[in-house]
Amino acid sequence: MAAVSIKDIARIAGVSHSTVSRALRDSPLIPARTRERIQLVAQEQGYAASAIARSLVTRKTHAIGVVVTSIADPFNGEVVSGIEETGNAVGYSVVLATSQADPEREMALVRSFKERRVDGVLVASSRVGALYAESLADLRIPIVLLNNQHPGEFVYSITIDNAAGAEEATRHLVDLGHRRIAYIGDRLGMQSDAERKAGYEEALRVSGIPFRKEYVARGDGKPAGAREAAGRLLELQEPPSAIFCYNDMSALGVLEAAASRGVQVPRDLSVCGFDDLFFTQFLSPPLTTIHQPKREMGQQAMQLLLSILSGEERRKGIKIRGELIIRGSTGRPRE
Amino acid sequence: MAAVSIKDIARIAGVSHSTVSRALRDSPLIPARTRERIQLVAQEQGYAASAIARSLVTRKTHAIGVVVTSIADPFNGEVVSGIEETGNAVGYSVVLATSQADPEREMALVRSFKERRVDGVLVASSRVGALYAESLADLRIPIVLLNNQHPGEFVYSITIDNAAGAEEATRHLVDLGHRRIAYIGDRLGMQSDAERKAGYEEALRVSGIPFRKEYVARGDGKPAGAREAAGRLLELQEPPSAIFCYNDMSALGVLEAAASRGVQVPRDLSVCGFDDLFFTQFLSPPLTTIHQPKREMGQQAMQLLLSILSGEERRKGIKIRGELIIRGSTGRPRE
DNA sequence: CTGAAAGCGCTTACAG
DNA sequence: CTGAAAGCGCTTACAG
Repeated sequence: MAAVSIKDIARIAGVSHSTVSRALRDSPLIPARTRERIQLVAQEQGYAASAIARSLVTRKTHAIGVVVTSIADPFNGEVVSGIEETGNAVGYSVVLATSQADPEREMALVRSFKERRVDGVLVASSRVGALYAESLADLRIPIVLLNNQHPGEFVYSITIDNAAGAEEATRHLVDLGHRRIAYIGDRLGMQSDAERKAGYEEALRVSGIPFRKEYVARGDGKPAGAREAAGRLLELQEPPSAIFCYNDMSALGVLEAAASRGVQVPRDLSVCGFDDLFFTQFLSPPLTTIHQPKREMGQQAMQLLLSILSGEERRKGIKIRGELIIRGSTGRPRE
Repeated sequence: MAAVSIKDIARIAGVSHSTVSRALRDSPLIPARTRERIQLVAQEQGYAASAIARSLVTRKTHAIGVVVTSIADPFNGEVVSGIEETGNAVGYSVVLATSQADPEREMALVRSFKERRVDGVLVASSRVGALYAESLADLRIPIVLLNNQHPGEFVYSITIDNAAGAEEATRHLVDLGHRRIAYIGDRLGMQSDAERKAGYEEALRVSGIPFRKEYVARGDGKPAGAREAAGRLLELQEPPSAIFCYNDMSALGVLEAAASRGVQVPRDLSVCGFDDLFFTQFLSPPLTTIHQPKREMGQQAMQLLLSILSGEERRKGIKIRGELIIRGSTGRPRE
């Protein structure tokens, strides 16, 4: 049993399928009486217009392709939440795909999006997002990058201000009286990591605190890598009294490393994160961090994309300012 | 500039568009030489077949509609992760929609899914999921429910065994020596809540511990509601020495309530959750809870849906057994 | 106001 | 092996 089509309605209502199409779309050409009669028939028949057929002629799918590395990541969950919400409000559907940060898979996704003829693409936290733009150019599918590594010049993007956030976090530690401040970064090659590290260094410089190479350690953006890195830092002759972490996930690892060594936070060690994942307020002590307005960034990214689709070009790059949230994991140094 | 179509390729390759279509689909009718030549032209022209046009004739979209209450919820994030992953592996796309637990919105989503002619629908944690089935029946769109309230008999579903999990959690508290064990539930009317409460009561009964009405409190499945509920419990003449919570989010609220009163966990109060959200291992103390294999449940739900689509009917209802994860938030009672 | 016709980009039985 | 034709379910200029 196939779905009821415009032709079925036409037959039952005793008009042509053109008239049905117009009536269902509230065309001003059709008088109210006829329109209502046809709509009633459609409803009785449980008619649901085929978006497929419509898309074929209108060349619009009202679908947006969204790529994230992983949707299990709480950061991305909130971002996608904002995206979906503002898209849904204006009749756009979200086709969600996860890249696992695998470039090969990312390219397969772009292909799939092209075949599905999505109206636009949104890519979050990708390392190669800018390449998407190129690949989508021939179909004129616009793309918006969110917190992308290497946004590229000619691409629409919205990004957290990594340097400013990192500088504010580090200055907070300096203001508390810390002089031995370490930074635990992400894996090599991430632009966001380079920018946060730069912000950290800038804060030290402004404060007249000499930069010490041994206070910069590399993690992996997750608890495990940061735990090890923190372990090495805490074993230093002169261990840091505060650690600024690339992100909250890393801070989790630092907290673990401290706990396993009997190092008390914040008494013996201040810890600051970045992102403000929702659960960080429930840690003990609650985590001081830089708040990223994740849902709002998702909303803005979608709005930017929608405005591109509706023809009103807008600012190419939007930079969002994070906000320092001071909680219990940072305090004055002991000595 | 429209996308290049099968006709463009045909013209360039000097064959009919039928032949192009066959060559591109690797039809055995086309000899290898011709096929390769045509595929080369297609590649040169950056051809990307229109899934829209194909869907119109094949009546398959290879798209699955997925409904969750919120994708910002870490539980749903993991579930959707499993869904997307196994769907993607076999060429299915996920159209994600969030219902905000709003029945009106849910109905709009079903309509949208019907119009998009998705091949199947997956609904997580809905209160009205079973109604979807009815609405989708006329288009023969199969539906799988995941952890649904009131699955209904004739619907495919996969569900955590709420009663068994709750019973195991409660028995764990009993085994530690607790006799005054409270339960903080979800809002009224949730079947999962009723089942977990039943499991809690069953464990008490088996252990010969009298059920005390004042030890059952109502939360809202989130920290705030459970915090208040826990506050009331702790103010009782004879406060409980252990609290089993409807879920981890509720446990968060209990932990807050305890901390704000100087009640130490687990020394003064044991706390047990349900779900095993990933961050619960990082709390201090880490949370004892019932592990739900969220990603795997998502995978299984998608597999179930795929097997329905491929015609091999399967078990209607799959029940998953949770696993007790003992961590630091539960211990022996003091006295 | 209304209908017949063309066309969106494919797939696929049918004929050769 | 290959092409012409029909058709999937719509929208929309065109003619009346």
